[in-house]
Amino acid sequence: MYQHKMEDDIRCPLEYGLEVFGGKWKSRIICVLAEKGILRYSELRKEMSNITDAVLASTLKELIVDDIVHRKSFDEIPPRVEYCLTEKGKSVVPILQSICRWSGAYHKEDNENTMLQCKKCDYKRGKGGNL
Amino acid sequence: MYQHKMEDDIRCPLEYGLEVFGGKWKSRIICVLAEKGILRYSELRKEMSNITDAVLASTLKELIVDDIVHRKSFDEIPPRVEYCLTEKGKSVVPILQSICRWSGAYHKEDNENTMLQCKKCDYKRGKGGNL
DNA sequence: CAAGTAACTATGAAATTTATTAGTAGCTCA
DNA sequence: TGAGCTACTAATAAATTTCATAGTTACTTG
Repeated sequence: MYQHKMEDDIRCPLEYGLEVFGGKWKSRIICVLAEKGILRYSELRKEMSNITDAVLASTLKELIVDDIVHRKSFDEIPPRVEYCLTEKGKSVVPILQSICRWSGAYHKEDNENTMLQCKKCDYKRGKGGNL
Repeated sequence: MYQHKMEDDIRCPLEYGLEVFGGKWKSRIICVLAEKGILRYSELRKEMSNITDAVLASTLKELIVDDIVHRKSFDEIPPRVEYCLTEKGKSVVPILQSICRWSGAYHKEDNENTMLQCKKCDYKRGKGGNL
């Protein structure tokens, strides 16, 4: 996924954006943190059914590198680490909401009856979804 | 990529949106058609440096299935096929623009000097880019 | 009559993304 | 004593996406 190599930075901003919050789990993590505020690692995982540790941890790393998510670790045992959105992270939420509105409108038309519930989050059509 | 199977339609709208215009070439095709209006297959390919026929043709198919792009073929020889955005396709342009604006702002901060030119399109920082 | 054209398709390989499984430290509770 | 907890990492495998190469049809132009 996105890494800060020189070569990769010579790109148009549209692609940068899609890389930062595209990808299978990134937008979902941003949604959950936008809704809940601060979450520990294990709480975050509980919110994301079907994600494994390897994937969650590496996705979080990417979001941290891109300054979307902030990580705060406490010096306790058992370990405690909290995640929340950065200001930059919060600023993508309106974009995600506009994508939701857009596709809500069009997808509904295409498939009135089938799009009732999401497997990955608790979105229900007409209920405002996860944002 | 996205296909209209029942299973895939039970998803949250955010993912539907990201699938429709995410992906390596989709947003680029939408941008070009938004700017130029109607283009023949070969003209479209000329605009997208480094894409191959296999990828362009299959990406176009996906965009057509999702009703983002309209295909009109003329009964001539040599063949003539024209592509343009549908109304639904035009309606994603503002979203792509908002992504551009967002990442233009943030990416600039991160990498003031490196993000000058895109390899895939003619975006130049500060010049309004490809949208 | 050979070469070129437009808009593709088919096939297989390479690259990338995502998933699976197992394991880590250092404590606490039964 | 040992099982459980937290927040991960490592190694590998599977799945998906993207790419490269070559070929197709039915004409037209040199």
